[in-house]
Amino acid sequence: MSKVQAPRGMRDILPPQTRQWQRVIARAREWAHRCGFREIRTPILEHTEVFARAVGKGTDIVDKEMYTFEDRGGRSLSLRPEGTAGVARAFIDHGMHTWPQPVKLYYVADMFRYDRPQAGRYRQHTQFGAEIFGSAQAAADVEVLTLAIRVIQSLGLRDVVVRLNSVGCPKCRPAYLQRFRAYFTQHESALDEDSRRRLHTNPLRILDSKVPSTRALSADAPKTIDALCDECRAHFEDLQRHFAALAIPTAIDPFIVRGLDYYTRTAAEILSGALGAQNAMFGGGRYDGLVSLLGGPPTPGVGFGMGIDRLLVALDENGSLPADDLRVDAYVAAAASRANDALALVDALRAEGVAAEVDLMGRTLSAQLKAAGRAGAAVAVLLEDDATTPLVVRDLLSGEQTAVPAATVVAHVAAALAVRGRRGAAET
RNA sequence: GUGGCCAUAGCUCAACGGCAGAGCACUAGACUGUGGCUCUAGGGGUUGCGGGUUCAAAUCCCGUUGGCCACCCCA
Repeated sequence: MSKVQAPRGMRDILPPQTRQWQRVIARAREWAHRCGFREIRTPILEHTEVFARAVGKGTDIVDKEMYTFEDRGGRSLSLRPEGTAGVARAFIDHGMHTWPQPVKLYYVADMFRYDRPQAGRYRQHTQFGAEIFGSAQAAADVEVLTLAIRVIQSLGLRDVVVRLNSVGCPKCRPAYLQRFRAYFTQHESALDEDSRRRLHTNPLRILDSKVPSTRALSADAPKTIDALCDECRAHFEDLQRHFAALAIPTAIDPFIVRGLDYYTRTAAEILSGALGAQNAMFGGGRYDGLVSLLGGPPTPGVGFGMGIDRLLVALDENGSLPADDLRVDAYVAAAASRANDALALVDALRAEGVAAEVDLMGRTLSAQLKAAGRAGAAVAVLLEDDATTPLVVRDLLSGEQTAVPAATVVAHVAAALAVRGRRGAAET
């Protein structure tokens, strides 16, 4: 690497794309606030132990994808590979079980995984996520998942279908796993190599293998939803009824399993055809065992994580990304001798909410006008050498010009923009 | 971590063993009283990096870094 460049799998996001990021994140925040979620910000680093326990040793995330290092005090720290573990740690750390329940939190945060980069997969990526702690009701699952769905829909992806599964709980899962293992052990010779390994390390994941022969075997394998205990079954049925009441389209997909050990009962995801093989735009579910696993009081929880990078790809594919709406309203073009007046006028215009620009390149008046046109300004204000002459306000669309006394030029420009329905840069 | 394809100007690409180019973008000028359109000119490159083969390498070979795609895994 002899040229300066971003680290592998990490990238710069430049204007105008940053504008799209702002919009998506603003929409996510808006919906989160409307749904009663409040923002939590947690450190970008946690003690490695937090992830090792919460995410689970034996998962790829912990075993080979974490950015882990030792700090100067000899502590092992890791960049967060996902959001829920840190939020759960904060929940315990700050005694949130004494807060009015349930506790509803959201975050927009960068995650880090030492993966091989691929389309829609980066070593640093941004997730919007939300969690509800303290409620075991299916209504809580629906509440948090609906937030994700409404955000996606409101951005223009209308045809999303929530894929749902239930992976059971510590009560019903052991017996199920036994049958599951027995089935695949019986067919072990027909499994692909990766799936044979999983049979011993993380058997449920066999179900989402992409190897055709394994998929065929999986089709006849025992499913978690057929092996739920009464409580889990009731929870899953409530979940579906609630979604139906909200008119949110769902599809049961018994092949959705979670790579993370703390998930119980509900597993949900939304896929997008625009994303190639990395097609999960959103993943979520219930993790009733997580808080106690981390040493806190037994507390049910449910949440999701949504990949903003992937969401933007899907929106782009869908033609749902509007053009950059940040533009210049007014351009102050001035003769060199009027630099002070030009700066003061621009400042005054901006104070009135007008997006105003002024030459910073020492250009001639003609070149300044050219810059104004290129910037898409609606009006230009011209300051000529003689400070005693009125200013000229030029409408750059019609070419119409008006001589205006310096004292009233701000009001004049504001009025001209109002007529055009253009006033000020976007607020968010 | 495994495999395939790829890397030339800021961007999109051409040149495919024989003088590194075009379009767009950028800068300046001309023409408009003072911008858009048009025209002219200019700045820009150790062809990702390192090595090798050759009289000669952007071009062929090896390595390396990065990107894309698939697997693994996941958002």
